[in-house]
Amino acid sequence: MTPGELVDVIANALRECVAAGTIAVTVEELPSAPVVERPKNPEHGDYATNVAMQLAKAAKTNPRVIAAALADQLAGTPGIAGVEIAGPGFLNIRIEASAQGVLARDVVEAADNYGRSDTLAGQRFNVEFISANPTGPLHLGHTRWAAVGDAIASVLDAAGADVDREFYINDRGVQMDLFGASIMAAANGQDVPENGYRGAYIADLAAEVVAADPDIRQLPSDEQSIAFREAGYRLQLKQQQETLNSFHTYFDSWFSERSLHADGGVERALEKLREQGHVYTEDGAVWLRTTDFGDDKDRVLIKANSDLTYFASDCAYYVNKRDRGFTTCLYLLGADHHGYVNRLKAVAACAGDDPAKTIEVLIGQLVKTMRDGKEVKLSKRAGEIVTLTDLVDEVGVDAARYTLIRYPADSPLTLDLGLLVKRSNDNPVYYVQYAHARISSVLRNAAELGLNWRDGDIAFDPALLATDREGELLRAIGDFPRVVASAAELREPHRVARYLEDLATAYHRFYDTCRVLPRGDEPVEALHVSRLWLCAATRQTLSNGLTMLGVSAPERM
RNA sequence: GCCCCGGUAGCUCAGUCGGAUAGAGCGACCCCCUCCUAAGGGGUAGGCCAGGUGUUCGAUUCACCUCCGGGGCACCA
Repeated sequence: MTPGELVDVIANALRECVAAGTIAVTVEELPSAPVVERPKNPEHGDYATNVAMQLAKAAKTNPRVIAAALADQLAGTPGIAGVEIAGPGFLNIRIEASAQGVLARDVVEAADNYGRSDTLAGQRFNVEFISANPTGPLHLGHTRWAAVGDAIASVLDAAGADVDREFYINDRGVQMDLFGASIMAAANGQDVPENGYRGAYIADLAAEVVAADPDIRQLPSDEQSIAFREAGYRLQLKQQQETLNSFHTYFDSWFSERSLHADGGVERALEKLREQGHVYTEDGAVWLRTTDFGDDKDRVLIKANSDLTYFASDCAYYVNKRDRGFTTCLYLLGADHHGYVNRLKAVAACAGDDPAKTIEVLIGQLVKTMRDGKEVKLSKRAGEIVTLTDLVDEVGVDAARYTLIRYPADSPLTLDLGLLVKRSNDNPVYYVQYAHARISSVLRNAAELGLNWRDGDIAFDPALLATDREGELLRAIGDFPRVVASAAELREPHRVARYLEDLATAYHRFYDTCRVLPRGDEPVEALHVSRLWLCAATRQTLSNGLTMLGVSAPERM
């Protein structure tokens, strides 16, 4: 019996208690999904529920009285071995080994689908993340979202949502012009322009552009700057794309800001906002009255000099996303953008949407990087950049991704690069991967012994998976769907990582005390076969979880 | 000044709607391989959950205040 099934069993039992009058509340006061948790203390049973305490107030009785009524109702339910009332009114429930053990077979048969659900079915998410300017390499600040954003998208997908990963290319505006001018200056051996870009990569880009087009330097200054900008843009964007590919982060679309301007998207969006009646002109500029919807101040769309603001692009981009049919636009932004939250929501409201439904902004706190106890500053100006590529070169994709994903994105994170490299073998990712490799090894050995656990003569018998360690492992496996669903709902993929660590621990503990394969001349028995099913189920769950995080599940280590 | 995030073991951090004795990894110390991967398992030490007030059967969790860190306030992009 899985926790999900147990929830249903308890919910039914509660309704029957109410019908029989043994619990004095109305059906409406019952929780639709009573909380079922796994107690830390094994003496408290396999599962526990606090529903009696929650109903005590409505029923105006002692929680233990309610717990007793529920316990009577649950006793005798197939699969339930025992029910005890404990403490202030907890109900501790024990599951029969056979009812718990069938999960091993269910998981193996579900295969890649184990853990998937339809809790978010019907929702279309646009998950936008990174969205760096194409004016430099991706650095560690982008890396956190490269890993976490991708994992959020995967987790949403596992929960049944329709998900697009999108990278918004800020390929328009002053920064792009500065970028072009900086490359041109480097190519011609001139000083870096004011506020321009420094760093070795600018010189590298300049050299590459000139190598591909030696005549570029003959162009008049204005044209040359644009030519360098466009050539540098193509190279830099390509490099970003390759970097992300190497980091196993793949986007469904690379959305160009320029395209919004080229195809009239900006005009259409402005028109839409006008129709909704939130646009006005003042001091020669055109404004959006975002203060109608909780923003601190109104925002300029078109400056007095008739230039469009970046904010105008933001509005057009939002309208464009909605036109493409996305029900929820997820923006994954850095902490330095938190001031945008209210104005983005105001944009949605100005466009006639309910921002509570269509916009969701997740703010990722900054990653502070240390090396040997000293802070490493990320400074494009100074040219000292810890790039995503550097990180991957140092610690590998799996370790880098996993390390970034296992912490919630909304808490500040300190990474010591030196430590990360030095202790790479102690990184939790290897602990989880090792469990997967270890199981793979056991299954390989079984195959070499000619032991056909899956459809051989000796049948799987769930009742044989009856030791404490086997029970722990089964319950850990059984938690996976709930963990994935809550990770999706809360947009917190770190829960999956932490869960995998717990699952790996449960497996290692099981392995330590439960012999799986027959040794020496021992005959193959149902216990061996049943434990192999349990191993296979564990491996499948580990693999599904790691895949969701974009981390590989190795057969050997 | 206003807004956002954080303060939990020596270090880095978990701990959805309030629950039983606050957890993990690393670091320290001690055990466990004639047998399926020891990148493993078991154990010891280490805590005023920043501080205060309130809400209640019960607060690390919720509310308010204070202190300490990080980030943000543009007709910049």
